[in-house]
Amino acid sequence: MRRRTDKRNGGLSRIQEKNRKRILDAALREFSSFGYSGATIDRISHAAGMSKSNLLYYFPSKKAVYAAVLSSILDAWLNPFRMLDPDGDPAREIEAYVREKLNLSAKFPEASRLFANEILQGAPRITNVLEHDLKDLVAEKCAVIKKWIDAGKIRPIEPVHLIFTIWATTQHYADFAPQIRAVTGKDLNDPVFFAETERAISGLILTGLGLTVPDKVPA
Amino acid sequence: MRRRTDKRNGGLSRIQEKNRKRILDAALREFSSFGYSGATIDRISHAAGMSKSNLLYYFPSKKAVYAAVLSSILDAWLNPFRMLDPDGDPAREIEAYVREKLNLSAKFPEASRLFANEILQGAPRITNVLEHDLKDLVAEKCAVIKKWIDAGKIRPIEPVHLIFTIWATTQHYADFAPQIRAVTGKDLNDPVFFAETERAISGLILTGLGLTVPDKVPA
Amino acid sequence: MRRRTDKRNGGLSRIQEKNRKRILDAALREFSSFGYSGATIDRISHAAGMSKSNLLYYFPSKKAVYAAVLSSILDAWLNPFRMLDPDGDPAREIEAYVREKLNLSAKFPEASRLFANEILQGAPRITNVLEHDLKDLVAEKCAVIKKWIDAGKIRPIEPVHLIFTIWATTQHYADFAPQIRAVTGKDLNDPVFFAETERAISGLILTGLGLTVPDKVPA
Amino acid sequence: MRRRTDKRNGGLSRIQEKNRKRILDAALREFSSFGYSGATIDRISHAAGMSKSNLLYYFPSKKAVYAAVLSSILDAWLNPFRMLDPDGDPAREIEAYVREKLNLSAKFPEASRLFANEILQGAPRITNVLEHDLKDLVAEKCAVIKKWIDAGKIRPIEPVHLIFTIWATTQHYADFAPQIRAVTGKDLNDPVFFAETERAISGLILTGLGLTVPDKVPA
DNA sequence: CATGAATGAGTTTTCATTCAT
DNA sequence: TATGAATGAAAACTCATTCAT
Repeated sequence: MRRRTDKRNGGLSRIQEKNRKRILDAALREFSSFGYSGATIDRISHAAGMSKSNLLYYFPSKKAVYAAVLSSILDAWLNPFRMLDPDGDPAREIEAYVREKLNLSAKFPEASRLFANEILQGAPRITNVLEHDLKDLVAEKCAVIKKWIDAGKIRPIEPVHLIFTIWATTQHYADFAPQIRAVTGKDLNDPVFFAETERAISGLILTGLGLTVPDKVPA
Repeated sequence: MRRRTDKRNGGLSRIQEKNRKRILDAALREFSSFGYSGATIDRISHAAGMSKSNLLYYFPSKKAVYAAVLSSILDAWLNPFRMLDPDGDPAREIEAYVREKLNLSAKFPEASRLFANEILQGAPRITNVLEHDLKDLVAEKCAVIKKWIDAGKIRPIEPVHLIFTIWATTQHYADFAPQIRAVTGKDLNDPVFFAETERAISGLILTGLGLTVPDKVPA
Repeated sequence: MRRRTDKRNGGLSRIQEKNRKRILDAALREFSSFGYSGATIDRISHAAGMSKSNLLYYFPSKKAVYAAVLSSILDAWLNPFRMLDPDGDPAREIEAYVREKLNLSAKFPEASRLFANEILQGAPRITNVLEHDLKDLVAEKCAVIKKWIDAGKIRPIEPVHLIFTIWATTQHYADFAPQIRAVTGKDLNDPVFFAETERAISGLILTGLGLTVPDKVPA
Repeated sequence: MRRRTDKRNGGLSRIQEKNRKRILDAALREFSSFGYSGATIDRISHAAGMSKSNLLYYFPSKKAVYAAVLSSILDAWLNPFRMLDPDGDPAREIEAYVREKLNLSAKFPEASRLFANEILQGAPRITNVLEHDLKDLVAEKCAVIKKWIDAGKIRPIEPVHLIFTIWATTQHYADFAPQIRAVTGKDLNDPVFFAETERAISGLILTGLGLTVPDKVPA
């Protein structure tokens, strides 16, 4: 008689863990490509290398898979925002944040698109998160920016809009990738294009805030 | 002498015209809310005040309705971009364009969302438009910006990214409205919020380009 | 005030007559090509050069159109059979009948196919005709053949089967035309193929009945 | 050691095999009765004793069911033709072939009707088979008949027409069964009628070829 | 753990037919 | 006569989910 699940790791055996991960990966691709309704658990399960039935052994329903994917990216999506250091140099802080966000767009465009999709459709499943966690976080960071403004470190601007602008511009390169590709023939995976994009956005924002763009620190 | 159908307006009788419009209106709302797959022609037809069969009398298929909606907004979506006047004053031109785009986001958020949705999903139906019409238009406007830069009128910046930045920021307020509402409690329909948003975006961009924000012209 | 219908010609005005004919022509082609269920009154009406609504002004329903087509060909289909002359020379009579049937197959293959279709599907609408008119006619002609046999003019054979054989072989060239075309590359519209076919069938049957094939009468 | 599915029989488990067979049986009856368009997968599934959804679990579409049925009968339909032995006695060979074909008409009238239906509608799905496999086979058998003719064993006749005649007459008793029943009150399932039919057809053809009908070999 | 089998609810689409003019 | 507009019923699928093993 063989024990059902290894109790290491939150009650999940190693194989279960691996399969959940596979499912979430496949689901992220599927949902971000087709939206919630357009996605099928059949395709997800195949992409994850298992049968539909088996997928439903791990998650009770399509909705549950979606919720799991969403929450699995949410943190990664909000986290870099927490890094904004009130005591840091505004220029470096903002530049770092833009770079980090752009980096996420380059590395995890599907996550960005999934997030965008969810909000486009009214954010039914994450209104909670947005109205509490995110709202608080934004309030906190707005205070930081306010402090910078009050200290005369940056040009006055309504803080939320600065934040929205950073989000909008950086995520745009992931969410509207097909359009960008159609127009420029390139995407963020191209290192040159990435650098050019980063420089343009950072330059515009920093200058817009009355800051000078810090010199590139050699790696 | 007997008149069968009024041949004004592309061979459509008045009732046909009205019904088509109703359908497109309802369809825009539906598709922008639920995405292509999530939308149902049943709901669209009800919202348009007619039977499903009758809707299918006007459009042969769901796909056809979607295509019609998409093309009906495409022009409105790309048009203001054409207004950028090479001979105008950069500050006024850019400010006007930002305001116009923001205005579209306020007035036709569904159109913005539908467009975003289409691109998020890979823009399968409009790659053509993007790769030709839009690409050419962007090239043309990039030349304008380049001229401004070369003439020393604005700070150097890679033109496409300036364009993308304007698109990203202005459309963000329509596409991510639920998030913005969750965080700020407001949306662009609030005139105060609209003005504040406009000022923030324009201010950031214009300053970022080394321009001074032009004084508000009293209406 | 204008009288509704000219009372000449069974209550049908000239234009009505023409339209009915057009409809029946188009319907024959449609039904014979697609079967009853596969046919659509939309296609029929277009082929007849009028609107669906107008077609339904002439015939109350699809079924009615079908019934009309069927009955319109039925006579033509059974008529030549009546010609078999009891007092004629068996060889000439049979040969003439085979030629006439083959001629019908060449000239009106759609009628043949429609008839075949109807019977393939159980002859629901013409069982009556078959069980009375046709049965009586067959009985009558069997008697003729029987007389020929009894008179020693032709080899003994069960008369119905001779009749069925003639029907089967001649109609086969219309009903299975695609197969015949696939195998031989030809059809009955080719005069050489027609002659060859006629000679083969007549030759086989007449010889089979112990008759000599009559010399071709020059036209 | 656990067995998932029996891999005998092309990877189909026993239950799958059984269900596929049931579906094909029911489908053959349905399609042969109503034609492709008239048939409904709903009726087929009920006749097969399962839900519509389950049928669609086995075959992806109505078309696929039809294609499967068609190909499942095609071989059975063409096969006996291959038996015609070039070295055999013409009279016995032809007589055997006629009997075999008539037998098929008696035993599998639905298959005959389905085949007829497909060809009546232009043979869209089997033109390939007809133009290659069948054409070659016919050419081959024509050569056999030609040899018999050249050897003076049978009366001269264009070989294809002899073949068509055999096909036409024998299949007629299945395809036009309702007509035959209406006229004679009998069908091929009646052994007496079968024998009488066979004798008539064979007699006519053999005599027509200048052969004498071989004595019946006592079983 | 894993899967094949089965199903019901929902969705698009087709089409004969009716209605109003 | 003729037609455009409208509809309901039926049909083919799709797909998440359940069942049994």
